[in-house]
Amino acid sequence: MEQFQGQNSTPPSGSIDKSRVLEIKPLRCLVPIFPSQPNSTSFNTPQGAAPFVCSSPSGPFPPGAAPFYPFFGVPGSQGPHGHNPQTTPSQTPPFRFNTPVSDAVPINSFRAGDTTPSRKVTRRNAKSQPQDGVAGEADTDAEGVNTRLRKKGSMDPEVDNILTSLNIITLDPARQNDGDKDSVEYALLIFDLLRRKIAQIEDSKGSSPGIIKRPDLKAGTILMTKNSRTNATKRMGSVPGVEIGDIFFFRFELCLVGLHSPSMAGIDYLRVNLEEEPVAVSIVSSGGYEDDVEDGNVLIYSGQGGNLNIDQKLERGNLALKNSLERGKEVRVIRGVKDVANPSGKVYVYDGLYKVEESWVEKGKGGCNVFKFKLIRLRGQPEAFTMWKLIQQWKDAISSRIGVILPDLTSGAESLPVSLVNDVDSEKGPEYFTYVPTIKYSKEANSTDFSSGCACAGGCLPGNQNCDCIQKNGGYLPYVANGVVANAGQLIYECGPSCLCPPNCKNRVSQGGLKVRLEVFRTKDKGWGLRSWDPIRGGAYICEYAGEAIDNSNIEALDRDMDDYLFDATRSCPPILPSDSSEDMKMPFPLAINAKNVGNVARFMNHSCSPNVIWQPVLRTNNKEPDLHVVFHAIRHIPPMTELTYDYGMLPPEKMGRRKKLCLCGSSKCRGFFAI
DNA sequence: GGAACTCAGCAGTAT
DNA sequence: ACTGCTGAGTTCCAA
Repeated sequence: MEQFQGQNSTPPSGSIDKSRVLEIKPLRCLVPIFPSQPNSTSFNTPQGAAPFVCSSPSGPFPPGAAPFYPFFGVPGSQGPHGHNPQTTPSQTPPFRFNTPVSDAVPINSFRAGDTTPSRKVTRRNAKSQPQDGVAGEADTDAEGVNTRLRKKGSMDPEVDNILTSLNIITLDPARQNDGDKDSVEYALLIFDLLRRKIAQIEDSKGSSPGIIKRPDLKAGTILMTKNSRTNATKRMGSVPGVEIGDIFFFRFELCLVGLHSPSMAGIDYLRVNLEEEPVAVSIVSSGGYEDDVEDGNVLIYSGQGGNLNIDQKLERGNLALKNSLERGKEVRVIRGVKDVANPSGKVYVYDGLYKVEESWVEKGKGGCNVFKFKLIRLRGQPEAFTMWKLIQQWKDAISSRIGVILPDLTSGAESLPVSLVNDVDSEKGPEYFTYVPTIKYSKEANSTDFSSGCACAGGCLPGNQNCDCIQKNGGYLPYVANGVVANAGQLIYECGPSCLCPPNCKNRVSQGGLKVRLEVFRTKDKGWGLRSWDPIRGGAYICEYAGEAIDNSNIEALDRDMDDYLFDATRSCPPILPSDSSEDMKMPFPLAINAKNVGNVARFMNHSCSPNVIWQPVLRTNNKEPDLHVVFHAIRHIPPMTELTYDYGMLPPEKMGRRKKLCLCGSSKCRGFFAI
C-alpha cells in the first residue's frame, strides 16, 4: 500500500526534507530584495549592495523577501475560496514567486466522478489479474466468515478465562453514547489490561514465522462487541472525558473513547443531516517530527487515498475536510509521534481543536495529485504537542530548561540523568541524601527462595515450559513487548544472579535501570515530586524503591523523621479495577525500606488516592542473599510532565495510629488520609 | 540500528 | 463490498 505518510508536517523553519519538496518547488531560491526598507542593513553584504538573498522556503525571511506558496498560503487570488483569513491585504506578500499558476489548482475541480479513473475500478482490475486469483478470493471469503464468527466470542478458552477474571463491565447505554472521565478511564484501562493478558498468552504459544500477532485488535474487538466503549455517538468538538494532552499507544484506544472512530483511516467525518455533505470531526497525523523548530500550532495534513500512481480524489475524508474549511468547523487533531521507548511504535497525542485554514493540491512523489490541508490550532487551549517539542529542546540542551538546580541529581548513578527543577519557589533542593539506584540489604532477611535459577543460555523465551523462572510465574513470562508487565499488583519472579540467562533476558526488566527521563520537581503544595519527560506506557517499568531494607518488626521504633521516606510493604492499597476481587499481594518475606539517608528517585513520589503508578514486589532468583525489590509500574499511559503518584495505601486500624497522614491529592476519590 | 517492505487485520461508510 | 496516516515481524542496507 503506497501512502503519503510523512508528508504532513509542521512547516519547519530550519531544515526541510528536500526529497519531498524539490519536485514541487526549489528548496532554496534567490529572492530579489526590493528596497522596501531603505535603512535595513542586516542582510546587506559587506559591499553594501545585496541584489539577492538566500532564504529557505519556510523562512525566516529578510525584510522585503516574501514567503511563497505553498509553504505559507495560497496567493490570494488563486485561493480556492477567494480569501485567506490569515492574510489581510496589508499582509499580502509584496512579492510573489513566479509560480506556474497550474500548481495552485482550485480544490473543487477534483470532485469525484471527474475524468480520473476511479480507484474502485482499478482495484477490481487488480483483483481479476492472475496473481490474485479466484481461489484467493474464495479463501478471503471463508476467512471473512470466520472473522465474523470470532466476533461472537474470543474462541480461546484462556482468553475467556481472562474475560471472566477481569469482570468486564458493559457500560450503561447512556455512558456508551456520552461518556465522562470515569468511563474513558475505564475503557482505556480495561483495553490495556486485556491487551496485555492476550499478548502474554499469545507469546507463550511461541512464534511461527510470518504470523503477526495483534493483541491490540483482539482486545479491541472483544470490547467493541461487549460495548465496553464510551462516547460512541460521533460528535464535533471536544469529547467528554478526554483531555487535551492525553496520550494513546494504539489506534483502537482512540476508537474506544470516541476520539477517532476508524481503526486505520486518518480522517473521521460526520454527516450532520442528509441534506448536507459530511464534515470532518477528527484527523490523525502520523508524520513524526524531524523538522521541529516551528511553534507546533500549525499542521499541514495530506489527504487520504491515492498512491504513487493514482490521484487523490475529493471524496470521503478529503471532501469532509474541505467542507470543514468552507463551513469554518473545528476538527480534533491527534498527532502521532515516534515513541522514544519503542522506535517502531507510535504515541498518539490529542492536541485539541484546530480549524482548516486552507487547502490546495500538490504533486506527490509519483507525480500524482495529493490534497494538502493547512490547519491552525485554536487559541486558549492547554499545551500538548508544543510541550513535546519543548521537552526535545530540554533534552538537546538542559540549560534551556527554566529552574534547573541540578542537571543530574544521581551524579551518574543511573543510566539516564534525573534533573532537579524548581520553578515554583526559592527552595534550593531537598535535604541531603546519598543516591543509590537499588535496595541495600544490610543483614540476613528471612528469604525462602534459594532455587538455583534457570538455564536459558540465550535468554528466557515465553513458551519455554522448561524454564524454572517461567514456571515460578505460573507458566508465563511476566512481561510482554516493551517491558510491559502483564499482570498488575502480583509478585513477579525475575531471573537473577543464579540464572544462566544473559542481562538482556526478557525476564530482567527491572534490572536495566531507568528507561524514561525523569525529573524531580517542586510541587505547589506537596514539597518535591516526580514526573517524566517521556510518555510512559501503561504497565511499563518506571523505577524501584531504593533504600535500606529494615526489619519490619522494628518500624514502630523508628525515628519519626524517617516517616516521610519509609516504604512499608505491609500496606494494602485498593485494586486497579474496582471489580477485581483477587486476594492481597503475597510477599515472600516482610519488607520495609528506609530511604531517608540512602535512596533513589522513588523517595520523591507523592501519594494520591487516584494514582497513575502502582508498586509490586519483584523477587530475583538468588541463592546467596535476599533479593526482593519493590518496583513501580504505570497503571495507565502517562503523558509527559504529569506528576507520578502511587497510593501509599492503608494499614489495619490498630496500626494506623501515628502513621496516618492527611491527604492533599485533591482527587475526587480522595479518602482524606493515607498510611506512611 | 533503522529504514523499507510485507501482510493480516477490523470498524465504518457506502452501495 | 470496500477502504485505510496499523502494528508487528522480516529483510535489507549502510555504517
